[in-house]
Amino acid sequence: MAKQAKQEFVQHITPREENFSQWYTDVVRMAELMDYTPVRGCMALKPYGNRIWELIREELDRRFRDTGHENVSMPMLIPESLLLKEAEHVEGFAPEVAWVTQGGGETLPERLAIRPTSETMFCTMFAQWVQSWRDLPMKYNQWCSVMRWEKTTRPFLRTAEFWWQEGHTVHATAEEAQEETLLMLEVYRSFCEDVLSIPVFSGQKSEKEKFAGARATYSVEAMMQDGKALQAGTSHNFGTNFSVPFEIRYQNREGQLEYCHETSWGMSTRLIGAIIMAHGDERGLKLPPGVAPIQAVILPIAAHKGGVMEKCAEARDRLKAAGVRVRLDDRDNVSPGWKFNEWELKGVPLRLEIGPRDIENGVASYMRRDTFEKGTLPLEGLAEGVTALLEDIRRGMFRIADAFRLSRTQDVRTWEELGEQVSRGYARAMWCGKRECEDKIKDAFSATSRNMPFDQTPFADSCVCCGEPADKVMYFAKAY
RNA sequence: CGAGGUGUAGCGCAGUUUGGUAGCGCGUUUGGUUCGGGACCAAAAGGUCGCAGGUUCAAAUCCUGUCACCUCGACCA
Repeated sequence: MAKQAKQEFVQHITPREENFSQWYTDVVRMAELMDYTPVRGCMALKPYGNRIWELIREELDRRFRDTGHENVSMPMLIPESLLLKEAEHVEGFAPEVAWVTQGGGETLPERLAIRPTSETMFCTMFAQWVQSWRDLPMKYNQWCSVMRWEKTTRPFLRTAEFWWQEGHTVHATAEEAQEETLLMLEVYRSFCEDVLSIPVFSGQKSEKEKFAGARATYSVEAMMQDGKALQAGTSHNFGTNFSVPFEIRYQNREGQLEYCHETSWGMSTRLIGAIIMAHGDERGLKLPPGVAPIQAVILPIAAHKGGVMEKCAEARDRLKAAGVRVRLDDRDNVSPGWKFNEWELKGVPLRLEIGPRDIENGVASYMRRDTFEKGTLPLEGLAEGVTALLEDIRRGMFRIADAFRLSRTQDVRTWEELGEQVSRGYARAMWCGKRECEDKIKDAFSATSRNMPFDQTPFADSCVCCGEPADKVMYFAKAY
């Protein structure tokens, strides 16, 4: 009776099927990933959410270095004149730029944009830094925050300020730039699938959906548990679109001046939103081990009894030594049951319990967050057992997400099928390539073209929208 | 940007219709008993009711404005 009464005061997460958006908001707040601030649309990352972002950064940064990139840091303010240099680019970003007009009490002679993205700043510097073919390729990246004055915002998915990385590279040839564009797309795909356990569709964006100023844009598109698409990362080939107005030229081996070919690519804190919506469940967050701030939590049971805390500390030290991110929850003011729920809400992949019974048997009890499966691991060799389980969880989470994605993806051949399919997931359709058809599909179903897979083998010969000859395979979906 | 909703203690809420300067639960602090799925007892601390005006002897409560957040939709690199 007392227990039941108690339950009523415990906050619960809105069920996913009842209201997915509310569920998302509940998880974000209850897992203590972020908090709202006095600045409209701008969030504060709390330690737990920030740690996830740090881990994402560490892993991506390693991959960027492995593919030959170096980090730089650019100013956060961009003079208006620079922003105006590439016509399509300004047009795309102008409506959502925040401006600085005063400094030191004086009105500035030229207003400064708070960067919505740094192409124009990078290009300006590249024009200075690139002289000869020997300087190329120049492959840089920066970690920073950017600002876009969005009308409506949602934690992690769309915020006025967000944290990201933007890679910017300069190449001598068009071929090399294209190679780089696809290489980074592949880095993104692999990161999503192998580290975050989120399967993605990677492919090329339509003209309508490509980046403002790009010659071609590629993306990795993830599927959320409500069937909607979330663009997880983009990679752009600019060709010479920016190098011409910014005069980024190099002297080739023959001594002639040539325009450079550029790329840019980015991933943001939006990935945290993707993790939540791709993996989360009725108990809250479910973190892939690769970016979990705590991969295994150790809970002492009957901590006051002899030997329990000692065994727990010993287990913690062993796991730590083996490189596992481990936390010993030695709080004595909350019960084990409370801790179970709290760590599940926070998405810790593996829970270990050590109590008198376990010590007697020389084991630790465990429960995996992904499947709720319980079992025991011998205390001798605990690190090996935990490492193996974490790896299995990583793979298991991918398999579950992948099965879901495939169950919600279908080829469609008719207008009706298209409308039906985008209400539950991704529709793979033949498309003629005309923008009017994209517009019409958006008007009718509020679905947009996501991307064109690299396998363009046609499975029908007419456009799903207009019925005219079509040779493009395109994924359509409702998107965040 | 449109429709609807919310804003009162760290969190979740009641109080607003019928104005009279706040109340409940959780949490927190201290002491004790507990500890294998959200423990219990006792004592204590903690808010001027999103913000700004107005009406009134008196405003959480009525009026006006404004800000923020949530849901649905529109828009959108």
